[in-house]
Amino acid sequence: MAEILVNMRYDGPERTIAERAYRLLREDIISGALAPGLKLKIEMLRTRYGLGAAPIREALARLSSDHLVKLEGQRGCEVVPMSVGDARDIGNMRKLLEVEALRISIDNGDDEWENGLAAAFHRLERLERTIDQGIDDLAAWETLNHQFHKALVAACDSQWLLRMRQLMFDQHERYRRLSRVKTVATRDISLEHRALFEAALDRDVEKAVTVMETHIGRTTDAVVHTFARHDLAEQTS
Amino acid sequence: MAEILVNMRYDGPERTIAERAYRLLREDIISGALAPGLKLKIEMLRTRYGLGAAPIREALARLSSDHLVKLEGQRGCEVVPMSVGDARDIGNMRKLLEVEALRISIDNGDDEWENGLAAAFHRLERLERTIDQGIDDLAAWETLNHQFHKALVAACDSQWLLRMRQLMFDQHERYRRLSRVKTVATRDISLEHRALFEAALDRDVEKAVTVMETHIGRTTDAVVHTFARHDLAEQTS
DNA sequence: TGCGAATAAAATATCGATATTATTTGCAAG
DNA sequence: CTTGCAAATAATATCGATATTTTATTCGCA
Repeated sequence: MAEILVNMRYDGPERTIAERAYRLLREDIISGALAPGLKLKIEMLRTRYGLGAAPIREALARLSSDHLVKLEGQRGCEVVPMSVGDARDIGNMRKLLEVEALRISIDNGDDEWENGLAAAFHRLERLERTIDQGIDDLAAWETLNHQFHKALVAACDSQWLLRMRQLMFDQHERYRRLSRVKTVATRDISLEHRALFEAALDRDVEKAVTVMETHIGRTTDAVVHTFARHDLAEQTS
Repeated sequence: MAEILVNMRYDGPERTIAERAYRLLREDIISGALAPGLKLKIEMLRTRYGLGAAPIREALARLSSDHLVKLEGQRGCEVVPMSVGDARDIGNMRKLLEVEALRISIDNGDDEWENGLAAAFHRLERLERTIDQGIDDLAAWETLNHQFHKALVAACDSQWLLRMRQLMFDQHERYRRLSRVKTVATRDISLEHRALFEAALDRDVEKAVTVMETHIGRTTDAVVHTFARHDLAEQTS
């Protein structure tokens, strides 16, 4: 069930083992199960996932272009390291791209877009209401949050913008998860989402953009803060 | 010699056959030697480049994340098709990213940046002066043009922004080459480059941004025009 | 005792062959 | 003549083994 939710985020079916390896590795890197900087030895991954070497190599190659693993010729692979600077960089890029996509989406959005957005918002809000007891549906929340943000920009007609936005969203998620920011509890994200939702439906571009900017900015700040602590503690090794 | 120029655009040395396959394929796709939409059969590529199947598979996997080949599970690969809409999209994205990078770069640029920029501009201008007889150093011009634009944004401290800018530059180059826009001859790009160069050194951000926007916009328009004709002629098949 | 070269061990990169899956061709029935 | 099924063909995906390269270790020598 949880797997279905996770896989919903990807497009097509899983026709090949290489595709499977790609998704498994990707998820494990973004979730932090494979630590930043970790050397990815083929044999280790072979036993971990119970797959052959060839599909794993193919997956690593793809992930290197996604900038999730560093691929150094004849010297193996490693999970791309993380740093405070990178977190800021990603936050800024996400702001730039997401805001631009939002602008276009609000301009172009039709009835179908509104419907999808309302549905996504509703699902997210319902979960956020039930989550106040600190239940650990963090993964489920991540998925719905993801889908809400996606619904916001769904009417953007620039495929490249959407692609890059997605890339930054995923990279950002990696940092969010590492710092285990219980953002859900600490600050009221739910209110920000509602403001975003209403501004979008009102076609109030400037309002929506402002909210989005502070929304992403706050998330980034939280990440940078907890990560900076984490970093100081670990970087000395 | 030509190969050195081309390879100068990439970073490290070529330690592995898979890396070689990646660069060869990449170059052949961007240059148009492998036509858009072409099915990339392994056997065909094997004989074309005289390489084994494994390195080629790895290269294709990486290129799929670069969005230069489409990788459909169990159904092989094809060169990503081209379209007028995509050309516009890429042009707009390039504008967005390149302008942002330029802003930051001009803000941060130090002496070393100025030196590098001046050198790149000088090399490009010298070539542009000798090219008026229609000599076909188009490849050489592409390289110098590339390096000039890179030098402009070299002082930008956002790695992600630079990475995405590069991606868009390459995608844009694919369209430029397809439509064989003899941009060098048709409009005076040299003047635009000089304006860009001077505005950057004067730290006149707004001027530089304006010039850059029209510069990219005109290139995109030229591409869209020639491509639209090309498209109407071929798309009927 | 410390340094460097030679050797041993481990890991990656690559090849050749096989199994699996898509596609095409041919044939028969409607 | 078209449609649907079935065998044949071609292509991809995967495995197991080998060659090459890097990394670690040991031994000899200053």
